[in-house]
Amino acid sequence: MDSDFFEIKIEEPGFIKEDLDEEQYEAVKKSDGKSLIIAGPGSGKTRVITYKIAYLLYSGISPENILLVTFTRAASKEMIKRVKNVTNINIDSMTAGTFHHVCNMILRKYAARIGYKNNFTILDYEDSKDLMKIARNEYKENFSDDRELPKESVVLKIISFASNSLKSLRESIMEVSPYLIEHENAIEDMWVKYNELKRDINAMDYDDILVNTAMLLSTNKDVLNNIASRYKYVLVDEFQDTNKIQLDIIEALSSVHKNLIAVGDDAQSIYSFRGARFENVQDFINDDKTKLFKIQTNYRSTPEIVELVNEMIPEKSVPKRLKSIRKEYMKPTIIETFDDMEQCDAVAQLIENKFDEGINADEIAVLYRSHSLSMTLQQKLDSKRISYRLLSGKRFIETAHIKDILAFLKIVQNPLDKISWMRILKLFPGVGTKTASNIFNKIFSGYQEGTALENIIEKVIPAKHKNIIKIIKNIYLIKNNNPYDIIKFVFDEFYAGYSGLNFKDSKSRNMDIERFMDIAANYKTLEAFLEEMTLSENIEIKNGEKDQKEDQVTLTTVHGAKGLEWKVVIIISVNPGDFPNGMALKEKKIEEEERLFYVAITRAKNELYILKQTTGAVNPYMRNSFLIYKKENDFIQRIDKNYVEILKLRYS
DNA sequence: CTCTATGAAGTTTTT
DNA sequence: CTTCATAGAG
Repeated sequence: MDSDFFEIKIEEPGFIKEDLDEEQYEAVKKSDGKSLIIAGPGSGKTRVITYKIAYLLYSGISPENILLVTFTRAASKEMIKRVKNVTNINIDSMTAGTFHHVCNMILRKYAARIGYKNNFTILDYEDSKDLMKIARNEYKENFSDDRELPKESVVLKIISFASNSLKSLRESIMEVSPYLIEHENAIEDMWVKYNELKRDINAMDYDDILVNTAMLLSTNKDVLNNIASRYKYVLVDEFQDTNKIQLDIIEALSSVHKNLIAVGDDAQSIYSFRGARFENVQDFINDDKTKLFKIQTNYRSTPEIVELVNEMIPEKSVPKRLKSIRKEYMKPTIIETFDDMEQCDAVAQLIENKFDEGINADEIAVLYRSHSLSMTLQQKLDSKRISYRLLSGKRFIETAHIKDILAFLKIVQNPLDKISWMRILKLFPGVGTKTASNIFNKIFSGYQEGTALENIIEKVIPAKHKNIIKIIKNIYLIKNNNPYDIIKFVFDEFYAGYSGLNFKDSKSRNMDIERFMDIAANYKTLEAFLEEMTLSENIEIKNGEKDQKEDQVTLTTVHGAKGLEWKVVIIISVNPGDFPNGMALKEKKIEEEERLFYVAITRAKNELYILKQTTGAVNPYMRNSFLIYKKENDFIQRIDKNYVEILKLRYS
């Protein structure tokens, strides 16, 4: 139904009604001011937002007066495409993207107001970890603290939670890792140091993008008014996953015209570790000014699946009961296997059976709680030559070789970017942490004095490192701001050789870089390219020349499956300790695991398979844990067996 | 100072 | 199966 739906072209606003059901129509037509649309899974949420935008356009609102905030870049692109399809109106002047895209856009313009230069670098998670490591070492040197200091990743997790939820450091420690409360002072010192380091090198991490935007808007009324008066309508998708600071930002951006329309499903809130609070939904409902709309018809799944879904609606969510409009098909199936190996056999077998039935690979997905649970399955599929695409795991731009190349671009954009300088310098033989740091310090002070970099390179890098001088000097001389040229130069003159010497799989890595070059060729400016690379998810890597995207089974974490759907969904390792995750159980966060399971089962259109093992958790860390035997931690035991078929598989 | 070998340890979800 | 820390050789 969904696919042909968007072929319909609206000629005038009154026509909309025939394309939407009663609930959807109400939501499109009557939402304004402060509105909340609670849209259950598969209820045509995308359709409602699409038609809402179309409706606004036909009501005379100009696209540039609309702000659309989505959870992923892909979602906003998809919606823009659909609006264009439906209306034939050019909406390029509409602002659309994730919170980070929108905030980045604002910050690039007003960076000076908060003491940044507008060519600031965006640090990804690994960069942040490197920087925090420096902060941690400095703390260690300055204080004689003989206790074991918390690891930088934990400190980052705590301060990230504090930034996103606007809670105090103490509260955040208690929430994230209570046993670290004795280190409160040390963590605070590291946080301060880390923030200083970021300022020094003109860099922001993912949290700063939000925190600094909120600060900019709250301390500069003229900026706030300037931006907020532009946006007559602010639409926010996946509202249940917004955190406190994001809520503050959208409230600020809609503060002039006061049209804030939020769409979401509190039962699908799965990002509490990032400070997301599904209570945002509840708070909205409790506000008398809010208009509330519920859409509960489910267009996606069969009645059998919807029945199970209704059983598994997380307790602490807004009460709702979904209705399926589809024909009956088959009950969800629980498959019990002995261990991980047998599970993989069963999944491979199942996928092959579906192929035989004529189902396309891109209509099949395997979902799991954590990436590591997919490792043995990947091997199995490789050996069976079943081709798959991975949505979980390391992102393309997080692989070492792509990060190396990116570092060269980043020092062109922001010559103060210490993290990238260190990374680049250490690639050259004979340069370790110490030498790299010495060189960077000289570059830093030289640049601060205002000298052009191409003129100081020779003075600050020891003459014996001829190659470094040549490469660096040249990338600063290219200076035409074209990312393709810089990558090509770095690759041809240096990295191809480096790759051959240092990577066993240099061939495939070089192919990645060539692909990266192709992507870069589509961007006119370095800034635009770097923004897209650091803020957008999932840059797809094509395997060589053959683009087999159409014929691939999808493997992803449940988080990665958010907003997606497939005819056949296979959820693996639903064992206490695996899914629900052991860490989450230890931290007593079972409710979020329930919501995750809810998200997982609602991805299926026709067929749903849930796999478990008699040996218990696959995750070795959870083996023999008492958690395994607790009924309330076992999702399968919770399921009323009337709603499912049970299949016990035994292989010899 | 850099680089390599060795052993140890820690495993969630991501813009 | 990784990454991470450390020791010792170059």
